[in-house]
Amino acid sequence: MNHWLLKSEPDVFSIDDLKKQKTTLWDGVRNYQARNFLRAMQVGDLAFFYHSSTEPPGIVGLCQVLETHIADPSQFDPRSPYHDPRSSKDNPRWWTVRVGFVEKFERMITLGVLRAKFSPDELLLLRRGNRLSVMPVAAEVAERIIAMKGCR
DNA sequence: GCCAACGTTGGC
DNA sequence: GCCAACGTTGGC
Repeated sequence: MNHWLLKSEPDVFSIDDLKKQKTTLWDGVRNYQARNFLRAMQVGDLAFFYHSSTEPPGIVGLCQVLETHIADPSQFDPRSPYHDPRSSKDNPRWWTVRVGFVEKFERMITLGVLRAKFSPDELLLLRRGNRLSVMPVAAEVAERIIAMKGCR
């Protein structure tokens, strides 16, 4: 099983929204590196849910990959902000997954705490200038993060 | 709101 | 294929 980290602005879609909806299609990713990670996901993989552009930002919970290799429907929708005229149904450019809610952590693990506990080499999120919205998390690092939930 | 860092676009 | 210009992300 692989571990991942998914960024979302809570104003747009939050862990509470996912909890309410139970599952969601992780659509709208329009970055090739992020797309490649989405394509590498397997059913059962766990993903940390990260709130970005908040004060503070941080990991707020866990979700799980339920379904993989879904052609992102928003690329075909001319009214969607994610519409991509270069995509066709025969030859989709953007792929995604469906994720399900697993848990919301009692306390957010803030970016500051993550910086204190991990090095940028261990955790891609901490790399300078990192803007990826989908990224892998090494198994050992993921275990340590999970062990931190609920800790002060 | 600012701005550094990065990705993408498009002219050449 | 290069690279300047532009748009976006996201922490602060």
